[in-house]
Amino acid sequence: MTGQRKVQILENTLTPGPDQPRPGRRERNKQEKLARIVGAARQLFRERGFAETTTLQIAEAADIGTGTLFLYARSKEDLLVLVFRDEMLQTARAAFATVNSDESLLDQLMHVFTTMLDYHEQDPGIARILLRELAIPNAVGHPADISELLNVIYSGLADLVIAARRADPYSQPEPALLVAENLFANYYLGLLGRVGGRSSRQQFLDRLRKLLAITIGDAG
Amino acid sequence: MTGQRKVQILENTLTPGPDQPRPGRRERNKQEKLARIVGAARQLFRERGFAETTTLQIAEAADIGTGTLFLYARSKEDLLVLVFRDEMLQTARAAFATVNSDESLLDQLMHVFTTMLDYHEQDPGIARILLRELAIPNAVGHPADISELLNVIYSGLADLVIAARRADPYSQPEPALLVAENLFANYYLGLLGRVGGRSSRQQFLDRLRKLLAITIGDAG
DNA sequence: TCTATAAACTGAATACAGTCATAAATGAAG
DNA sequence: CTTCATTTATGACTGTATTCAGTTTATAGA
Repeated sequence: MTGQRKVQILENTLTPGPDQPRPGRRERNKQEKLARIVGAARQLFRERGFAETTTLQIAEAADIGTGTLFLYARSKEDLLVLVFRDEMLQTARAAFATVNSDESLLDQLMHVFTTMLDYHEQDPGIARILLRELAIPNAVGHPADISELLNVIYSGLADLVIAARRADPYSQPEPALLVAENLFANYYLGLLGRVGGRSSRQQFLDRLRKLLAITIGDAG
Repeated sequence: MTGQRKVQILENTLTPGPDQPRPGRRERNKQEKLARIVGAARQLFRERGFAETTTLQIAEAADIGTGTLFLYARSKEDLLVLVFRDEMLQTARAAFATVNSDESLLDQLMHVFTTMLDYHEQDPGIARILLRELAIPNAVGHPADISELLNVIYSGLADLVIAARRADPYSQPEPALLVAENLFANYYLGLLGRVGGRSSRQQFLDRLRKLLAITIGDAG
C-alpha cells in the first residue's frame, strides 16, 4: 500500500569491521560529514531546544545541503537519538564502572540508576523527547539503533545480580537477565514520569528504591 | 522564553459535574462537534493509518474548519489519544471485570494483561504511535489526559494483589499500589517491544509471565 | 590517463501541521 | 427586541520537515 521508499539511507559504517582494509576517501568524507552533522545538531539542540531548532539550521551549521541531512538520519527525531546515543552509552558504562562492590545490591542499583538519571536531569526538555523516542527503539542496523546501549544496561544489571547472589545462598533462582529487565522497566517508567514533570527527583528516587526492593526481594 | 500561548483550548467538559444544571445550546454544540471529530478521526486513522491521515481530511469528514480541530486537540497526536482513550478505558475495565477469582494471582494478572494486549494487537500500526504518546502522559485537565485510565489499571492491579494476600499469610508486606506499579511497568515495557516488532505475541506473553512472577515472588 | 558506473550530494519544490486575525454565534442584561 | 461581551468557528496563511530529479564526486577498469 505505502509507496516504495525512494531515498536510500547511507550505510552506517561505524567500525567497518574488525580489520580496517584502508578507509578510502569516500568513506572518510562520509564519516567526517556525519561528525559535523552530529556536532552541529548537538550544539543547536542544547542551545535552543529540539522544537526551536530547524533542520535547515543544522544543515547550514554542518555546511551541507538540506537534503543531505536526511541521508544520515531518516528524521529529525532520529537525529536526536543519533546525537545523544553516545553520551548515554558513556554514561551507562561509567555508571557500572563506578559501582562499589561493598554495598548492597539495592544500593548498587540505585547508584547506577541515579547516575543515569543525573545525565537526563541536565536537560529535561531534551530528555522528554529523547526518552519518548527511545520507547520504541529502531531496528538493529538502523542509523539510530540503540541496541548496544540496551545491551550494556541489561548485561550490566544482570552481572550485578549474579555477583550479589554469590553472597546470598537464599536468593531467587530466576535468570539474572530477566531480573535485569524487570529492574530496568521500573527505572524507565519512573523516569518517564520524572521527565514528564509528574514527580520530583527525590520522589522518583524514593519510589524507585521501593520498586527495586520488591523485585530483588529485599524489603530493607 | 517561549512565546505566550495565543490560542485557547476549549474547556474539557465531559461530565460537567455531579448535577447537570441544563447543558445549554453552546455546550451541546461543542459536545456534538467533539463527537463528530473523534468519530471522523477514528474512522480515518483505522482506514488509512495515522501518518496517512491529514488533519484537513479529518476536519472535512467532521464538517468543521481546519482551525477548529485544534480547539479540541492541541495536536494531531493528542487527537490520537483522544480517539482511543475511551476504548482503552473500556478494555481495561472489562479485563478486570472478567477476572476469575479462583485462579492464582499470576493467572489473574496474565488474564488482565492479555486482554489489554489483544486490544492493541488489532491495529499494531496505531498501537505503536499511541503507546509512544502514552509514554509521557499529558497533565491532568489536558484534553487528552489519561489519568483515569492509569488510575483504573493501578487500582485494579492493587486490588488483585490485596485479594490474593488474604489467602497467603506469608506474602510480601509492600504496599499493594507499589507492587501494582512494578507489575504494570513490566507489562508496558514488554508491550512497547511487542508493538515495536521485537517479539512475537507468544514470546511477549511467556516473558511477561516470568517477569510478573519475579515481582510477586512466585517462581511457579 | 580516460571512461563508465555507482555513490553521494544538492536545493528548489511539496505537503502538511498548526496559527491567528477576523467573523459568527451565543447568552446576559436591559 | 436590542445591545454588548464572551465564546466559538473559520480558512487563508506561515513555517518547516521531507522528497526527488538532476548534478557532482569517487572509484574501478582499461
